[in-house]
Amino acid sequence: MCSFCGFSPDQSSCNALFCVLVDAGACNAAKSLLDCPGFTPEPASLEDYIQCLSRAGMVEDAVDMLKRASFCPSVATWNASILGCLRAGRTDLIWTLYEQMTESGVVVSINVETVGYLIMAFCAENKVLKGYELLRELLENGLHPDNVVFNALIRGFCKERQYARVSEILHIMIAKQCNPDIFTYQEIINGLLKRKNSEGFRVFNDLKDRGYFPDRVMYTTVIKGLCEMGWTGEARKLGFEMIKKGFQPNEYTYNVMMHGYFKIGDLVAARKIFEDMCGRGYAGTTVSYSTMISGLCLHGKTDEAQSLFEEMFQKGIIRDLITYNSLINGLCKKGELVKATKLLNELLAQGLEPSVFSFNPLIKGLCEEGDTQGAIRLWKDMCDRHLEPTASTHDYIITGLCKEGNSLQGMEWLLNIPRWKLKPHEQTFEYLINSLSQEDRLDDILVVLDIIFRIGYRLNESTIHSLVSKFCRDSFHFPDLWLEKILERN
DNA sequence: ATAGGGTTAG
Repeated sequence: MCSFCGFSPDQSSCNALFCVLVDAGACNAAKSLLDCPGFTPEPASLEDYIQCLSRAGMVEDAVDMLKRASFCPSVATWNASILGCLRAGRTDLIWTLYEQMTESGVVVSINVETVGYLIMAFCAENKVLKGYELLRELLENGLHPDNVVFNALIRGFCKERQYARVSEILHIMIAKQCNPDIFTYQEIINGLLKRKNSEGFRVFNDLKDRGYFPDRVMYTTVIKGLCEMGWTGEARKLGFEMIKKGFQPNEYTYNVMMHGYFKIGDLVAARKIFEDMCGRGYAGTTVSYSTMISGLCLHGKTDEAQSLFEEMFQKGIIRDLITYNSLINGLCKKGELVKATKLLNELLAQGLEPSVFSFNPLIKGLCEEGDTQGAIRLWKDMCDRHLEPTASTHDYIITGLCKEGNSLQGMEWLLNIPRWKLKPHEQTFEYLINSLSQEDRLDDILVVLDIIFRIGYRLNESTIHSLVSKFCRDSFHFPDLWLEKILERN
């Protein structure tokens, strides 16, 4: 008997039902029908089923079906599965699929769609160069992929700041008559502006001169980039231009501008935008409030930020992790650690999952206040939640320990940072060396110096002077090799 | 497919 339909249907009814379910995109129902004893769907409907699974994001099931397939799947089915994996971010599965596909006798290299997906998979794994090599192979075979694939490569090369490659791809696109579209330009402008490269703005203006019409998203993107580069004036002009072209700024645009004004410290203008947003009904969102709160905190207006935080509660606007983190950070900067701790507890009580940014400001504050042991307790709490401390977290604690005369513990902390993890700040080492030196821990200094050299840091001149004189005064054997290293590096 | 808020230390 079938657990799905409750009776034992014959093979052909099962098949008909299976087809209907697959057509309707009801993957789960179709899946349970497969458990029907003795039911073997026809290859054609199985292929449809695999494609259906892939589209629905059930990629593991799709890959599993392909693995067990007793028939030879069509290229369309392979492609659908690969695309599904790409969308689900499971590039790992793509490589197994690719292998199987080759084994089953498909000549992948001449299949533009498949190769395109593989290129995008490489890009998603930050192996853009490998994707580029595949592109070259395609071109050698007289083929070229879709714009989407070119755009992915451009995005990848922008990320790697390989701008020569970016322009090379643009030229290939034009040569192959795949005219760069609005998305292509968006990748370039985004890719450049995100990296604070003014070239992005030039490309944008060039694009307008050539008759492309930027849309609202594009305007917002460029305005954001300009704000990040500190070109708030240009950003404002662009805002007006956008309105003149008939695009009303929406909550994204407003938010980006607000952020920009906070960045240059123009609180009046930022508040004005917030009011304008209110007037248009855009301001009542978690994001707009968070922007206000973080911006106000950035300029020490913690009280105003706190009242906005309260206002959110009264208006029933959800306060999310970023809202909490913004205010926690602001309060800590002002030394209001008790309030900040209360907020952290509130965040946890709300069932929100904290992030490193929830803990870091508090750890920093506690260390500065002289309660490094309290900071270490928080650090442990953070690690118990499987949050990875940042390099600066270590900096706060090591410096804090040194300040409290615990330079030995500071050194132990340093030694406990796993090798492969982020390295502490150069200044932290300086601090540690000076503290150890004050406590006459010459052996320990040698240990720390060894780490400094291995990382490739250099020491401050005054630190070197005091170290050398200290070692000489105490007629301590200072290894010649290290003396050489110090001198050679400074 | 496309856009927004939390990161150091100066």
